Amino acid sequence: MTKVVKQCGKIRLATNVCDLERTLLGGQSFRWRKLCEAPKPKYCGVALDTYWVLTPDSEHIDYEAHTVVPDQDFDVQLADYLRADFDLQQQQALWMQADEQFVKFVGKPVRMLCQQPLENIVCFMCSQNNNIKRISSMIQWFCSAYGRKIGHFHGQDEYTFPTLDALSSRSCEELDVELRAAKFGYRAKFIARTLQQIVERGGLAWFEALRQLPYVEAREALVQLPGIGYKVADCICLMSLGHLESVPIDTHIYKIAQRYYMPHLVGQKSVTNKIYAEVAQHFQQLHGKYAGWAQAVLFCADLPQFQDKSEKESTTEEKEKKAAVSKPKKRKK
DNA sequence: ATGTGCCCTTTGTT
DNA sequence: AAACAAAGGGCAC
Repeated sequence: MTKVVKQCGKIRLATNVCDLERTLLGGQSFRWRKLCEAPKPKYCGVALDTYWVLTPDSEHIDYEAHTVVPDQDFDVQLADYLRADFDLQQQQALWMQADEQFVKFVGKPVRMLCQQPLENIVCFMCSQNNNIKRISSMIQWFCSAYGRKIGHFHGQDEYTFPTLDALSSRSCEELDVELRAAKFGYRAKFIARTLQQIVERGGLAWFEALRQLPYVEAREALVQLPGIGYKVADCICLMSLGHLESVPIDTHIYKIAQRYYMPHLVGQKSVTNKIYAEVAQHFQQLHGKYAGWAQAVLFCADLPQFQDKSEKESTTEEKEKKAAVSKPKKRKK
């Protein structure tokens, strides 16, 4: 195995503009976990071929980086990954100015990660009819099967996300069979075929072309791939192609839209393409060119795992809804 | 052109 | 215990 380089450092990114809990564990990436809570919260995971341990300080994020790819500027990589240059406070002020509902959702500062397209595509193809926990375990399996081992840290082996070359060493059929055996279900064939088509379109160079294209055109190109509809295409545009105006409408955002923004949609239970377009356009007009980032703020505020128990009236409705469906826990057998 | 079952698998509820 | 719905959708009809 090649030598693993370890390096420590820090980047300037204050905790009041970056909440790692929501940013890393909120469903953008499926590669991070919380290492510990005390004495300081630490988060670890693999991104950009490097295993990171991140510890937020008041004005900085301290990092530990382990990688098999030498000669990297970790400061630049991490700052880029967290979009450290983006002025979130200024943007949130603008969003609140344009959207009187927005103040209800502004809580801990959520950042939009800048991810890698290939990983992003595979992860969100796995996301359909699925939940964060299982998506994470599927991706972990995927990386251990086809990725490169970085090392053993904090009780588990860590792997890079596989390269297109490594994945292409198998035929479309072989990959389909292996993914099915690994419980990817009907997503197996989608993933196998889409990976093949990405190679046919030029691989990483194709991603770069999509990045340069206008948002709408990049999106149309993505939905040509099997297993990628508008929702997943929007996630990819937003999270790894730099099209921050893209607003993915998932079931959570749709419920928020119904309740707080578009009451006329109450009763419309399925998100048809037409309704999808209507909701996306609404948020784009309301939140402007970084509408996708604003969507992430709404999304994280709505996630059950991040609901602040000691809230005010804004989430009363939410609490009532939860209370109505929650039951006393079952006793163990 | 727009709207409804079915799809793999896991988990939690009736 | 067995059936059923839902979990951050997409596709064929």
